[in-house]
Amino acid sequence: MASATDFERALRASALRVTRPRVAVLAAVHGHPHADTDSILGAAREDLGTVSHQAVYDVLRALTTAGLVRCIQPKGSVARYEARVGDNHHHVVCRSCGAIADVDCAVGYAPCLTASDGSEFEVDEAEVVFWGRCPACATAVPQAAEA
Amino acid sequence: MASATDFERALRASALRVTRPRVAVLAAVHGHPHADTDSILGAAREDLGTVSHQAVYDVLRALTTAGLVRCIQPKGSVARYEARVGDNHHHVVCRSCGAIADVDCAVGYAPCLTASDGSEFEVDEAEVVFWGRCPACATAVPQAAEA
DNA sequence: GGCCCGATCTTGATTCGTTCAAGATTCTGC
DNA sequence: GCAGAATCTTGAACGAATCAAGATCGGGCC
Repeated sequence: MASATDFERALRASALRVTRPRVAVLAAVHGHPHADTDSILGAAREDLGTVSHQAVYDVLRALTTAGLVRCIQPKGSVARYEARVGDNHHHVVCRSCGAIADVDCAVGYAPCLTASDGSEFEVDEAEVVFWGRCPACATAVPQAAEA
Repeated sequence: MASATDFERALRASALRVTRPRVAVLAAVHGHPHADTDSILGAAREDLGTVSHQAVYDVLRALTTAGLVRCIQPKGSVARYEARVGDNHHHVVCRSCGAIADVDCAVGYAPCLTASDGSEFEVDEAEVVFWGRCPACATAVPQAAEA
């Protein structure tokens, strides 16, 4: 896990001011992959004692814009953030418990990025979400995913 | 566009009761691809005169569960529904205006469905969202997507 | 080191999408 | 036509996220 100094450097590299809340939020995202805003808020508060949720939202937006963190939100879930950026990885979401895990693209390159349809969209990013069941839930409910 | 009779048949085939609101919602989803709940509510009201939003939510959930419609919600957007189910198609979302278009999978089969990572998830569906700009926005803002 | 400007944080309220609850209505099978 | 149960209506509530105004702090400059 990167140190506070690394986070400061990352912030400066993105032309962002270095403040206690920002470092704390950045550290929280690094320490809690796929955490929702509430968890991040909690983690940041453990660091600082007090942070307003508004600050966290603002910081997360700033970091997202700067490309330091990535925002994901599978349906049925609130916004979640992760620190892995720059690589082309995707996510598996468990239908049962909502757990999220990273998946490196199986084929080794951006899948289907060549959206060869007739819609003429300028595609610059492909986001893939896999749906299934995590090992724990698959074990707990062997066959029927429904209850 | 399918007729009300077709919708009734589809409902019965899914062991769902045939009611005015259900047919209207189903027709609305067919007629307005990628519409949000509010649009669907409006479309249903044009058909029926009055429907409660609660009924629409309930119908949409029932239809989603039955597999008659599909729910998508790209980040930054509210829940949207579409009637194309069963085929393995994906979506392009415009970063500027939020427009959504269908994309048939370029490679012809479920992309990366073989998530070959070590997480042992049982993957059964891959959902792909492409991000980019629609033709209109690409023309309006040739280079900078940001303002 | 001290000052100024502006970005950033705090507090508080507000909006919006969605869900919950209770009762009335409607549909299906008989 | 009747009974039972699913479905719809009304109205309220909840939570995530956003907006607004003012105080505070960081960074650059003297």
